[in-house]
Amino acid sequence: MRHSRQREAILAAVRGTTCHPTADAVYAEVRTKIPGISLGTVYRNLRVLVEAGELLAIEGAGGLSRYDGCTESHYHFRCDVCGRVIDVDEPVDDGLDGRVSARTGLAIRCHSLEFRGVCSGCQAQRLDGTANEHPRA
Amino acid sequence: MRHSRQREAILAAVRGTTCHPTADAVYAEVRTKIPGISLGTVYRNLRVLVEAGELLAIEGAGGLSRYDGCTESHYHFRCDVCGRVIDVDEPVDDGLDGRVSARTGLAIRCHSLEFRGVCSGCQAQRLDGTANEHPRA
DNA sequence: TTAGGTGCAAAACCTTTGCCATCCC
DNA sequence: GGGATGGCAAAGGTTTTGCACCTAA
Repeated sequence: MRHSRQREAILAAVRGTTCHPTADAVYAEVRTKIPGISLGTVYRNLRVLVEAGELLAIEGAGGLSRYDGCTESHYHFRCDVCGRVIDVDEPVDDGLDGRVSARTGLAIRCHSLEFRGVCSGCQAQRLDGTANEHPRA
Repeated sequence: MRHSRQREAILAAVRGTTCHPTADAVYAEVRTKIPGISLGTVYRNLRVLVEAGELLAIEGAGGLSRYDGCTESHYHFRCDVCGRVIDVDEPVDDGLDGRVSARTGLAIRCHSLEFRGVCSGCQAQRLDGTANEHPRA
Protein backbone atom coordinates (compact mmCIF):
# COMPACT_ATOMS: atom_id res chain seq x y z
CA MET A 1 0.00 0.00 0.00
CA ARG A 2 1.31 3.37 -1.08
CA HIS A 3 1.59 6.31 1.32
CA SER A 4 -0.07 9.66 0.98
CA ARG A 5 -0.56 12.61 3.25
CA GLN A 6 -4.28 12.03 3.19
CA ARG A 7 -4.14 8.35 4.02
CA GLU A 8 -1.77 8.92 6.93
CA ALA A 9 -3.94 11.70 8.32
CA ILE A 10 -7.05 9.49 8.14
CA LEU A 11 -5.33 6.61 9.89
CA ALA A 12 -3.98 8.97 12.53
CA ALA A 13 -7.41 10.50 13.07
CA VAL A 14 -9.02 7.14 13.82
CA ARG A 15 -6.11 5.83 15.87
CA GLY A 16 -5.84 9.07 17.80
CA THR A 17 -9.21 8.77 19.47
CA THR A 18 -11.08 6.17 21.48
CA CYS A 19 -14.48 7.39 20.37
CA HIS A 20 -15.03 5.16 17.30
CA PRO A 21 -15.75 7.99 14.87
CA THR A 22 -18.10 7.86 11.92
CA ALA A 23 -16.76 8.61 8.44
CA ASP A 24 -18.14 12.11 8.76
CA ALA A 25 -16.39 12.68 12.07
CA VAL A 26 -13.13 11.49 10.53
CA TYR A 27 -13.71 13.90 7.67
CA ALA A 28 -14.21 16.80 10.08
CA GLU A 29 -11.09 15.91 12.06
CA VAL A 30 -8.86 15.45 9.03
CA ARG A 31 -10.03 18.70 7.49
CA THR A 32 -8.44 20.60 10.35
CA LYS A 33 -5.11 19.24 9.05
CA ILE A 34 -5.84 19.07 5.31
CA PRO A 35 -8.62 21.55 4.57
CA GLY A 36 -8.89 20.56 0.92
CA ILE A 37 -9.49 16.84 1.44
CA SER A 38 -12.67 15.44 -0.04
CA LEU A 39 -15.24 13.20 1.59
CA GLY A 40 -14.81 10.64 -1.18
CA THR A 41 -11.14 10.30 -0.28
CA VAL A 42 -12.04 9.69 3.34
CA TYR A 43 -14.44 6.91 2.43
CA ARG A 44 -12.03 5.41 -0.08
CA ASN A 45 -9.21 5.30 2.45
CA LEU A 46 -11.31 4.06 5.34
CA ARG A 47 -12.32 1.16 3.12
CA VAL A 48 -8.75 0.49 1.99
CA LEU A 49 -7.47 0.65 5.56
CA VAL A 50 -10.14 -1.72 6.82
CA GLU A 51 -9.37 -4.19 4.02
CA ALA A 52 -5.67 -3.94 4.85
CA GLY A 53 -6.45 -4.74 8.49
CA GLU A 54 -5.24 -1.38 9.77
CA LEU A 55 -8.67 -0.43 11.08
CA LEU A 56 -11.85 -2.16 12.17
CA ALA A 57 -15.27 -1.22 10.87
CA ILE A 58 -18.26 -1.30 13.22
CA GLU A 59 -21.53 -1.57 11.34
CA GLY A 60 -24.19 0.44 13.02
CA ALA A 61 -27.84 1.31 13.01
CA GLY A 62 -29.25 3.34 10.19
CA GLY A 63 -26.51 2.40 7.75
CA LEU A 64 -23.93 4.38 9.64
CA SER A 65 -20.50 2.81 10.06
CA ARG A 66 -17.98 3.64 12.72
CA TYR A 67 -14.26 2.96 12.69
CA ASP A 68 -12.01 1.58 15.39
CA GLY A 69 -8.27 2.09 15.48
CA CYS A 70 -7.79 -0.88 17.80
CA THR A 71 -7.73 -4.00 15.65
CA GLU A 72 -7.38 -6.42 18.54
CA SER A 73 -10.52 -8.32 19.44
CA HIS A 74 -12.59 -6.51 22.05
CA TYR A 75 -16.22 -5.83 22.87
CA HIS A 76 -18.37 -2.72 22.48
CA PHE A 77 -21.24 -0.95 24.18
CA ARG A 78 -23.61 1.17 22.12
CA CYS A 79 -25.78 3.84 23.74
CA ASP A 80 -29.38 3.65 22.55
CA VAL A 81 -29.85 7.35 23.20
CA CYS A 82 -26.80 9.10 21.75
CA GLY A 83 -25.45 6.29 19.58
CA ARG A 84 -21.96 6.50 20.99
CA VAL A 85 -19.83 3.35 20.99
CA ILE A 86 -17.59 2.64 23.96
CA ASP A 87 -15.02 -0.11 24.48
CA VAL A 88 -15.97 -2.62 27.14
CA ASP A 89 -13.31 -4.05 29.40
CA GLU A 90 -14.60 -7.61 29.30
CA PRO A 91 -12.15 -10.43 28.51
CA VAL A 92 -12.64 -11.87 25.04
CA ASP A 93 -13.65 -15.53 24.93
CA ASP A 94 -11.00 -16.87 22.54
CA GLY A 95 -12.30 -20.40 22.54
CA LEU A 96 -15.88 -19.52 21.65
CA ASP A 97 -15.45 -19.56 17.87
CA GLY A 98 -13.83 -22.98 17.92
CA ARG A 99 -16.42 -24.51 20.23
CA VAL A 100 -19.36 -23.22 18.19
CA SER A 101 -17.63 -24.15 14.93
CA ALA A 102 -17.12 -27.71 16.10
CA ARG A 103 -20.73 -28.06 17.15
CA THR A 104 -22.44 -26.38 14.20
CA GLY A 105 -20.14 -27.10 11.26
CA LEU A 106 -20.00 -23.42 10.34
CA ALA A 107 -16.59 -22.05 9.39
CA ILE A 108 -16.42 -19.33 12.02
CA ARG A 109 -13.70 -16.72 11.64
CA CYS A 110 -14.53 -14.36 14.46
CA HIS A 111 -17.35 -13.01 16.56
CA SER A 112 -18.49 -9.61 17.70
CA LEU A 113 -20.30 -8.88 20.91
CA GLU A 114 -22.14 -5.63 21.42
CA PHE A 115 -23.89 -4.48 24.58
CA ARG A 116 -26.80 -2.06 24.33
CA GLY A 117 -28.21 0.31 26.89
CA VAL A 118 -27.87 3.88 28.10
CA CYS A 119 -24.46 5.40 28.74
CA SER A 120 -23.67 7.29 31.94
CA GLY A 121 -23.90 10.68 30.25
CA CYS A 122 -27.37 10.00 28.91
CA GLN A 123 -28.51 8.54 32.23
CA ALA A 124 -27.57 11.79 33.94
CA GLN A 125 -29.38 13.87 31.36
CA ARG A 126 -32.50 11.82 31.81
CA LEU A 127 -32.48 12.42 35.55
CA ASP A 128 -31.97 16.17 35.39
CA GLY A 129 -34.15 16.69 32.36
CA THR A 130 -31.36 18.15 30.28
CA ALA A 131 -31.72 17.90 26.56
CA ASN A 132 -29.43 15.40 24.93
CA GLU A 133 -26.37 17.22 23.64
CA HIS A 134 -25.23 14.57 21.21
CA PRO A 135 -28.26 12.94 19.62
CA ARG A 136 -27.26 10.06 17.33
CA ALA A 137 -23.70 11.34 17.30
CA MET B 1 -51.60 -0.82 17.96
CA ARG B 2 -54.25 -0.83 15.28
CA HIS B 3 -54.66 -3.70 12.84
CA SER B 4 -54.49 -3.58 9.11
CA ARG B 5 -54.25 -6.17 6.38
CA GLN B 6 -50.86 -4.83 5.43
CA ARG B 7 -49.42 -4.86 8.94
CA GLU B 8 -50.59 -8.39 9.56
CA ALA B 9 -49.17 -9.61 6.27
CA ILE B 10 -45.80 -8.02 7.03
CA LEU B 11 -45.64 -9.54 10.50
CA ALA B 12 -46.64 -12.92 9.08
CA ALA B 13 -44.02 -12.70 6.34
CA VAL B 14 -41.19 -12.17 8.83
CA ARG B 15 -42.51 -14.68 11.35
CA GLY B 16 -43.13 -17.27 8.65
CA THR B 17 -39.50 -17.69 7.71
CA THR B 18 -36.25 -18.40 9.52
CA CYS B 19 -34.14 -16.61 6.95
CA HIS B 20 -34.02 -13.12 8.50
CA PRO B 21 -35.27 -11.25 5.45
CA THR B 22 -34.31 -7.74 4.38
CA ALA B 23 -37.01 -5.10 3.95
CA ASP B 24 -36.91 -5.73 0.23
CA ALA B 25 -37.40 -9.46 0.68
CA VAL B 26 -40.37 -8.79 2.96
CA TYR B 27 -41.77 -6.48 0.30
CA ALA B 28 -41.44 -9.18 -2.35
CA GLU B 29 -43.10 -11.78 -0.14
CA VAL B 30 -45.98 -9.57 0.95
CA ARG B 31 -46.66 -8.48 -2.62
CA THR B 32 -47.65 -12.03 -3.48
CA LYS B 33 -50.52 -11.55 -1.00
CA ILE B 34 -51.22 -7.82 -1.42
CA PRO B 35 -49.97 -6.82 -4.87
CA GLY B 36 -50.75 -3.14 -4.38
CA ILE B 37 -48.76 -2.64 -1.17
CA SER B 38 -46.08 0.02 -1.28
CA LEU B 39 -42.49 -0.22 -0.15
CA GLY B 40 -42.98 2.75 2.15
CA THR B 41 -45.68 0.87 4.01
CA VAL B 42 -43.35 -2.08 4.48
CA TYR B 43 -40.64 0.11 5.96
CA ARG B 44 -43.13 1.99 8.12
CA ASN B 45 -44.58 -1.19 9.55
CA LEU B 46 -41.28 -2.94 10.07
CA ARG B 47 -40.20 0.04 12.13
CA VAL B 48 -43.44 0.12 14.10
CA LEU B 49 -43.31 -3.61 14.75
CA VAL B 50 -39.72 -3.44 15.94
CA GLU B 51 -40.56 -0.56 18.28
CA ALA B 52 -43.51 -2.53 19.60
CA GLY B 53 -41.24 -5.49 20.30
CA GLU B 54 -43.00 -7.76 17.82
CA LEU B 55 -39.89 -8.12 15.68
CA LEU B 56 -36.14 -7.77 16.08
CA ALA B 57 -33.99 -5.71 13.74
CA ILE B 58 -30.52 -6.92 12.80
CA GLU B 59 -28.34 -4.08 11.60
CA GLY B 60 -26.07 -5.17 8.83
CA ALA B 61 -23.25 -4.11 6.61
CA GLY B 62 -23.83 -1.52 3.93
CA GLY B 63 -26.80 -0.02 5.70
CA LEU B 64 -28.96 -3.04 5.05
CA SER B 65 -31.17 -4.20 7.88
CA ARG B 66 -32.64 -7.65 8.35
CA TYR B 67 -35.62 -8.61 10.45
CA ASP B 68 -36.10 -11.50 12.83
CA GLY B 69 -39.48 -12.87 13.86
CA CYS B 70 -38.02 -14.53 16.94
CA THR B 71 -37.83 -11.90 19.66
CA GLU B 72 -36.26 -14.18 22.26
CA SER B 73 -32.57 -13.65 22.84
CA HIS B 74 -30.41 -15.78 20.56
CA TYR B 75 -27.21 -15.51 18.57
CA HIS B 76 -26.54 -15.14 14.86
CA PHE B 77 -24.03 -16.20 12.26
CA ARG B 78 -23.47 -13.99 9.21
CA CYS B 79 -21.87 -15.38 6.06
CA ASP B 80 -19.16 -13.07 4.72
CA VAL B 81 -19.75 -14.34 1.19
CA CYS B 82 -23.53 -14.36 0.68
CA GLY B 83 -24.55 -12.17 3.60
CA ARG B 84 -27.12 -14.63 4.90
CA VAL B 85 -27.88 -14.62 8.61
CA ILE B 86 -28.44 -17.93 10.37
CA ASP B 87 -29.54 -18.62 13.94
CA VAL B 88 -26.88 -20.24 16.09
CA ASP B 89 -27.83 -22.86 18.63
CA GLU B 90 -25.55 -21.58 21.38
CA PRO B 91 -27.00 -21.05 24.85
CA VAL B 92 -27.43 -17.37 25.70
CA ASP B 93 -25.41 -16.13 28.65
CA ASP B 94 -28.16 -14.54 30.73
CA GLY B 95 -25.87 -13.32 33.46
CA LEU B 96 -23.46 -11.52 31.18
CA ASP B 97 -25.30 -8.19 31.07
CA GLY B 98 -25.56 -8.02 34.83
CA ARG B 99 -21.93 -8.91 35.44
CA VAL B 100 -20.63 -6.35 32.95
CA SER B 101 -23.10 -3.74 34.18
CA ALA B 102 -21.90 -4.17 37.74
CA ARG B 103 -18.27 -3.86 36.76
CA THR B 104 -18.54 -0.96 34.30
CA GLY B 105 -21.44 1.10 35.62
CA LEU B 106 -23.11 1.10 32.22
CA ALA B 107 -26.86 0.53 32.19
CA ILE B 108 -26.84 -2.55 29.97
CA ARG B 109 -30.19 -3.68 28.62
CA CYS B 110 -29.13 -6.51 26.35
CA HIS B 111 -26.31 -7.80 24.21
CA SER B 112 -26.02 -9.21 20.75
CA LEU B 113 -23.45 -11.72 19.62
CA GLU B 114 -22.74 -12.31 15.96
CA PHE B 115 -20.40 -14.89 14.49
CA ARG B 116 -18.78 -14.24 11.12
CA GLY B 117 -17.40 -16.71 8.61
CA VAL B 118 -18.43 -18.72 5.57
CA CYS B 119 -21.64 -20.73 5.57
CA SER B 120 -21.75 -24.34 4.44
CA GLY B 121 -23.32 -23.48 1.10
CA CYS B 122 -20.62 -20.98 0.22
CA GLN B 123 -17.89 -23.35 1.41
CA ALA B 124 -19.14 -25.99 -1.05
CA GLN B 125 -19.29 -23.49 -3.89
CA ARG B 126 -15.71 -22.45 -3.24
CA LEU B 127 -14.50 -26.03 -3.45
CA ASP B 128 -16.26 -26.89 -6.69
CA GLY B 129 -15.72 -23.50 -8.32
CA THR B 130 -19.43 -22.85 -8.73
CA ALA B 131 -20.49 -19.23 -8.95
CA ASN B 132 -22.23 -17.94 -5.87
CA GLU B 133 -25.97 -18.11 -6.41
CA HIS B 134 -26.92 -15.63 -3.74
CA PRO B 135 -24.34 -12.86 -3.58
CA ARG B 136 -25.05 -10.39 -0.77
CA ALA B 137 -28.60 -11.72 -0.51
C1' DT C 1 -66.13 10.47 14.01
C1' DT C 2 -61.34 10.46 13.99
C1' DA C 3 -56.83 8.89 15.07
C1' DG C 4 -54.18 6.13 12.68
C1' DG C 5 -52.85 3.70 8.23
C1' DT C 6 -51.96 3.52 3.12
C1' DG C 7 -49.93 4.76 -1.53
C1' DC C 8 -47.27 7.47 -4.04
C1' DA C 9 -43.44 10.08 -5.01
C1' DA C 10 -39.93 12.99 -3.59
C1' DA C 11 -36.34 13.62 -0.46
C1' DA C 12 -32.79 12.42 2.80
C1' DC C 13 -29.05 9.85 3.98
C1' DC C 14 -24.71 7.42 3.71
C1' DT C 15 -21.60 5.49 0.54
C1' DT C 16 -19.57 4.34 -3.89
C1' DT C 17 -17.90 5.43 -8.47
C1' DG C 18 -16.20 7.66 -12.94
C1' DC C 19 -13.19 10.79 -14.67
C1' DC C 20 -9.19 13.28 -15.07
C1' DA C 21 -5.36 15.53 -12.78
C1' DT C 22 -1.72 14.66 -9.58
C1' DC C 23 1.55 12.25 -6.82
C1' DC C 24 4.51 8.52 -5.19
C1' DC C 25 7.94 4.97 -6.12
C1' DG D 1 6.97 6.42 -16.62
C1' DG D 2 3.19 4.25 -14.87
C1' DG D 3 0.25 2.72 -11.60
C1' DA D 4 -1.86 4.34 -7.37
C1' DT D 5 -4.26 8.15 -5.24
C1' DG D 6 -6.91 12.59 -4.82
C1' DG D 7 -10.70 15.92 -5.86
C1' DC D 8 -15.04 16.66 -7.61
C1' DA D 9 -19.50 15.61 -8.70
C1' DA D 10 -22.83 12.47 -10.08
C1' DA D 11 -24.94 8.17 -9.18
C1' DG D 12 -26.17 4.34 -6.20
C1' DG D 13 -28.95 1.92 -2.74
C1' DT D 14 -31.62 1.99 1.45
C1' DT D 15 -34.77 4.29 4.32
C1' DT D 16 -37.73 8.18 5.64
C1' DT D 17 -41.26 11.58 4.93
C1' DG D 18 -45.09 14.85 3.22
C1' DC D 19 -49.48 14.76 1.59
C1' DA D 20 -54.04 13.44 0.20
C1' DC D 21 -57.00 9.72 0.57
C1' DC D 22 -58.86 5.72 3.16
C1' DT D 23 -60.25 2.61 7.21
C1' DA D 24 -60.58 0.41 11.46
C1' DA D 25 -62.49 1.08 16.05
